[in-house]
Amino acid sequence: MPPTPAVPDGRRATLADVAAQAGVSVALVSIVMRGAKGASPATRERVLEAARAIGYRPDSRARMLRSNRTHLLGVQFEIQEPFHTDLVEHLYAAAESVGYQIALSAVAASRSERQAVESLLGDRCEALILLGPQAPAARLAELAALLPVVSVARRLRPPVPGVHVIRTADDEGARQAVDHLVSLGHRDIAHIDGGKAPGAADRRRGYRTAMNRHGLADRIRVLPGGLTAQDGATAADALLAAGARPSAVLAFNDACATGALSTLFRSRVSVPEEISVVGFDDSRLARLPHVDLTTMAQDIARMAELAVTRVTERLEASDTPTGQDIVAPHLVIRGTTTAATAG
Amino acid sequence: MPPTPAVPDGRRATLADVAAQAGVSVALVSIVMRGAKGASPATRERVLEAARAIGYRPDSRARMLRSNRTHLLGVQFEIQEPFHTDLVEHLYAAAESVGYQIALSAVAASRSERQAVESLLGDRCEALILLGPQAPAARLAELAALLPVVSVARRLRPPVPGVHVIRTADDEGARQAVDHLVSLGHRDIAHIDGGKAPGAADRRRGYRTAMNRHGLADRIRVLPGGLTAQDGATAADALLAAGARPSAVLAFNDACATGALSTLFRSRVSVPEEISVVGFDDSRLARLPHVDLTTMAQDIARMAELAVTRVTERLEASDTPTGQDIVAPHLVIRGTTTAATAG
DNA sequence: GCGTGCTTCTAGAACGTTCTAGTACCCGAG
DNA sequence: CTCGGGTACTAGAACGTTCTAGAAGCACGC
Repeated sequence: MPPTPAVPDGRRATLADVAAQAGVSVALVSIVMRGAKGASPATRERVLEAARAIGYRPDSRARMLRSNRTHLLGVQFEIQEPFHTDLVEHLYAAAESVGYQIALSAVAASRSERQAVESLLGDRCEALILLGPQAPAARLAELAALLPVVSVARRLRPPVPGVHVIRTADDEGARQAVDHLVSLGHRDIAHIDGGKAPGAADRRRGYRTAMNRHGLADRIRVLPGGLTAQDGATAADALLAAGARPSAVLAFNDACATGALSTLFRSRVSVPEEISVVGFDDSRLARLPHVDLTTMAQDIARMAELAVTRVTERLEASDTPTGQDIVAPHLVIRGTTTAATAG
Repeated sequence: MPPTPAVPDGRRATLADVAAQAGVSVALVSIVMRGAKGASPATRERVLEAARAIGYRPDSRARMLRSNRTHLLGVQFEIQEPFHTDLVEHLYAAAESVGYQIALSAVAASRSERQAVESLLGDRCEALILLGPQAPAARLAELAALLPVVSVARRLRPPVPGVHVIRTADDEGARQAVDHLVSLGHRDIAHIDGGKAPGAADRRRGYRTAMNRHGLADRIRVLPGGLTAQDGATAADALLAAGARPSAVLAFNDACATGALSTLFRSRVSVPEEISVVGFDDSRLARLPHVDLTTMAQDIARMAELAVTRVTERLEASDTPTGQDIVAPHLVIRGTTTAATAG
């Protein structure tokens, strides 16, 4: 059955059209559409039928314009960043469960953070959830003066008042990874770090702390790395060239780890038999069957849920203080780690 | 300097606030804000200054509500699909260049296509750009009755009236891939196919056609595959088990190709020395340094540009017929193909 | 007969913008 | 001095919704 193309002329159907069709007032149709109370079951049915007949669909702009609330949470994310797209997926679910909607605004090569945020503000989002924002603290403060802001996966030092931060316990994650390797009997554990990437300093510190705690201070070896596969590959080259090869490597993140893996494969060093490798993030990459990387998983679902909660509770009670939520990561054991060979 | 927190109470500043501040009428402020003509340079400056002072920001909802045009193109995409996110990136650029804006609506585990599209319709998008839509033809026809619709990367058979299709010449791509391998001296070229995935039939056909054309009809070997890395790995296992190993493999897509690669690595079959591998899509995966996959690139920028063009030209002149645009792919030679070893 | 209270419904004003149809003014031509 | 025609500006009505106030109807208790 064809979907009855709206009203006579090209316009989309409005409340008034439905009202005319059903022979009631506009206000009553509004009541029915919102599911508010104040309409008898009989008319309710009649109105709904009329709406269906002429293909009425509420206009969210008009709706938001009138009711001062938009119930819109603006999300800025990097469209090419798998970690961000994972988060977005969970944000949809989290927002829906508390009666809010998500407005997406991507950052891409052709679209700056500034543009992304401006567009969200123009849509009158009630709050901003920024994934890994690069904006300077001053800019964030400026935004925070306007509406509740939360920064996910980007630590702010010093904290910016009005901006709540949600991040993974990077140091704790690195410690867990080292603990895992040590429990497998490894002692020569190297770390390919993330340079100046967000979180890199914490992971480096976590690695050092754990090594010290296990009495392996003299085995600490930090190789300059980065957040791309290329960085990992280069670092692994350096590692092999150096001669004394460690029995395990903790990489800054999964991309870096896969880069290292590829170097090892090419050099016919078998993983995990000759060397164990641990990544960080539990990205899609790590889960690919031929990568099958042991890694520290960030609790993305939890982070998304926290982001929505923090922001909505500030909308409801505007005096809620901002702070920081640090989410614990957990180890996911896959195929790139195994017990150290004796000796 | 602090960003002067809007108007006395909590409200966001409106045209009326700016008007009051600058001592002019609301209509004039509107003129200045739109950059329309009808204001003297002097007042223009004064109004802009007032707007800046109280932190005015236009309300896009009200703006769209009043002017019948929204200049909004709704884009439905799979948030986890790298091919889609690549497209989105180019869509932003393409839309901007013709004065339209993009409204994103993601499909995810927790969000169905229906929800995604409903939200776009509620925002009163003027047209829909659907990336790889799964919706049945009837549903698409229903949407097409409402507004211009274009389906990217999803062939519709039979064509749905009102829905324009933009897709890659999959058969042509497979032929080019085979040509490349043949030109390198390969003759035993197998194809790991995509089963029932969109485009798979065309790529299979292109492979067969090319093999025939090169007089290699008796070397045709199609292995059941799929679109995941796992599918590729499994198919490669079968290939090796079968004994008579081909000298080259054309995989359905990059994910499938990397799956095959991993099996080959593990089985110590060196690529490309012993066997050449070609993927399809030129996804991010293919570009990773340790994958470095020769592949058929889809012309994403062109597809995005076409999507925007087709849809906007229908908005401007509603009688533009719908049809199909078939975009040529091109070969990207990387490290997984080389000349066949003699014999 | 008259208030009271409940349900069902409606008129009309908002929301922040753009657009239409003006008014007010100035300048030069007749 | 009036007319025409531009430029600078403004009042007020839209756009499609929600919300506030209140009206109409009805049953009930006195």
